[in-house]
Amino acid sequence: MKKEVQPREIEIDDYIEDMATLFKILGDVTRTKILSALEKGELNVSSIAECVGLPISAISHQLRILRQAKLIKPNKKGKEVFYSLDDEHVSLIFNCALAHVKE
Amino acid sequence: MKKEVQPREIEIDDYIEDMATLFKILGDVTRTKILSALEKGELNVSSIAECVGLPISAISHQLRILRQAKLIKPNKKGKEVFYSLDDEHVSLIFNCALAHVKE
DNA sequence: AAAATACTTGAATAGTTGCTCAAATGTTCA
DNA sequence: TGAACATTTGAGCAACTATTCAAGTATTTT
Repeated sequence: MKKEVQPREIEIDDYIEDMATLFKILGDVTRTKILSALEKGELNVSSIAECVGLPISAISHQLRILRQAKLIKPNKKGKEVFYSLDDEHVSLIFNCALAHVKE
Repeated sequence: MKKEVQPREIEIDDYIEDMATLFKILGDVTRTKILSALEKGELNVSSIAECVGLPISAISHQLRILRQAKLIKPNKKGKEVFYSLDDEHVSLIFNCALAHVKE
């Protein structure tokens, strides 16, 4: 059924589910706001909450999802936890998406 | 509050909501399968349904969402409706995402 | 050790979403 | 015109998700 010559197409088919999972994680305004804030550098949880405009609890829940997806990484300094982007692809994907929505 | 020097960051902030909406649309296995199938060329609804493995009705519902998001465009030929990708950015975004999930 | 601070976690809830089934629309062909 | 085919649409339902609130853990400060 799949008789593609180009190898890239076959690769995509193999990773469709994982890609959808990644997009699902990016497909939430709170999470995209968090990632966008972290593009400017690492931030602690309270600062992120302030940036996004939601209670710390709500942010913490979303940080867990982003952490599990390996999109951000925590860095504990005393009482505070600083988060930063864990994947350079996030910026790339953001810019591709930006090119689409700006049209 | 926003005193960034780099212009790209500001742009992202302005389009965060639209980007999240785009990612939300891509964040569904059925829809990513449809887009992946269409990367190989235009297909009618029945063929897409066969590719994806879901009833025509379910596919048609998802095609409407992709159509409204300007990600695919219909081309009516007699009784059949052939769909094709409406945006070259889809392939770009897919490849960015692929690079991430392959790690 | 107790209080204060920073964050995480769990349960509950309200809202959303994708699929199914049935009916409707549009197009071709006898 | 009527039957057959291709697709769309609407209602209903089950499953999922983001937020809130309250309670819990961990670290620092007094």
